[in-house]
Amino acid sequence: VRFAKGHKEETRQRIIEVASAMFRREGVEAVGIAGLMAEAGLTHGGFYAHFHSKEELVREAMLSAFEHSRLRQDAGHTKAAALENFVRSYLRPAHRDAPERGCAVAALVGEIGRHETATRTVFSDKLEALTKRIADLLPDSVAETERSATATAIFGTMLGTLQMARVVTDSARSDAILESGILAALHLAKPSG
Amino acid sequence: VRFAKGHKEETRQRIIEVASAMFRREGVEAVGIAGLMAEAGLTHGGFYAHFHSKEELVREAMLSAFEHSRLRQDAGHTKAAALENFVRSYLRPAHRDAPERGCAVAALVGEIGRHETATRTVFSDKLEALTKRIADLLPDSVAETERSATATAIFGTMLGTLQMARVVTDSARSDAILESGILAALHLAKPSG
DNA sequence: TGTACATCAGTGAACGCGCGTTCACTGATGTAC
DNA sequence: TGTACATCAGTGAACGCGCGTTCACTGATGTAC
Repeated sequence: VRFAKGHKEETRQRIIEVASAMFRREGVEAVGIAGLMAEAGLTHGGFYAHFHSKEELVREAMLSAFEHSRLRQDAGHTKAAALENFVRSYLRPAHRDAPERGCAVAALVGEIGRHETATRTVFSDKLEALTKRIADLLPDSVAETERSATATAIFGTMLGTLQMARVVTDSARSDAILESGILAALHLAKPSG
Repeated sequence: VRFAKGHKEETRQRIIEVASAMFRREGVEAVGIAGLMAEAGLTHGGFYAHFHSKEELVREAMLSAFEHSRLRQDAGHTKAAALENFVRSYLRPAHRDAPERGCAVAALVGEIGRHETATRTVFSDKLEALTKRIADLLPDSVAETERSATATAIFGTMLGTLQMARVVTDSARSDAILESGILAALHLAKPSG
């Protein structure tokens, strides 16, 4: 065998990670197989030895992006601190400015709705897992029946805010948008909402 | 002259309206000039007698979509009622299911960030006008210094919520997402946020 | 130890196709004589 | 009134290009003898 054991799997992972970044930065449709493989240091012909189709790579890339997400439940001493850290981290200018390393939902939610059902389902499941994690960080005083809806609304606020901040051309205004999103998300997390 | 006076302008408007719907439904990148012109009952060659480029049409289509927006300030007897009507109307299942006649921001925010600055500026300006209109519907008791930020956060919540509802594959869950967004947006509109 | 061969990750030419854009042309009409 | 011509919105072939995908091939290595 020409290559070391595990070499092919390594290459596959490298393609997935390159794709994951490129998709988030440029959008799935704008990324071609040839450019993608070149970025991974390969030629386009070898692509189909790793994946059945571009669509399969899209799913793998999304799974990878979610796995490497910086959202960790232990990022704070208390649940309240962890939630606040998450919200502030999500709505940082650094996250706005680096979509290729950021939230896949924010980067791709618009076009994923037009992809195959299998792809939408992967995305859908990850979105649900994300809101569940947010729900777990809500104060104990938030009623059981409201936790899921509150977490969904909080993530919706973060998502919409980040996207507005990314599209706006004036940077001071963009920063202000992020700030207003932080306040709103934290406000929604308080009980008796 | 072969055609009636004003005929060309009529054709131009027809192309813009067809494009405005197609862009919102399929995304700008996925819509080709040929398909677009066919939808307008024409052949692709005539396109450049009306527009300098596809990008120019994108801007015209966005302006048109914003102009035909259903958001009217008079849609309620009081400001509170008008705001609630707007939020509920925006987060209706019917709006989720008909992006081609819906909010251009929700449909295109993801890809517009990757377009020319001129296009982003048109989009940016319209987004600002939209939040200003929301700010005007906030209760008088909301402090002057907070009105803009609050309106931005409310629209962010609506935007993110609608996009989540559009991508989720389970329809009951999608409906629940819309509901949670309505409650959250209205909650944010209350003073002392 | 030295040679012949099997392996297989990766290569690059080629496929049909649709893209945005250009341009010489069409043909129904209004106008000029 | 009848004919020749100018107008110009719309047509459709063609441009170079990149897309996703296929496939015969390469060539460095491990194994068999």
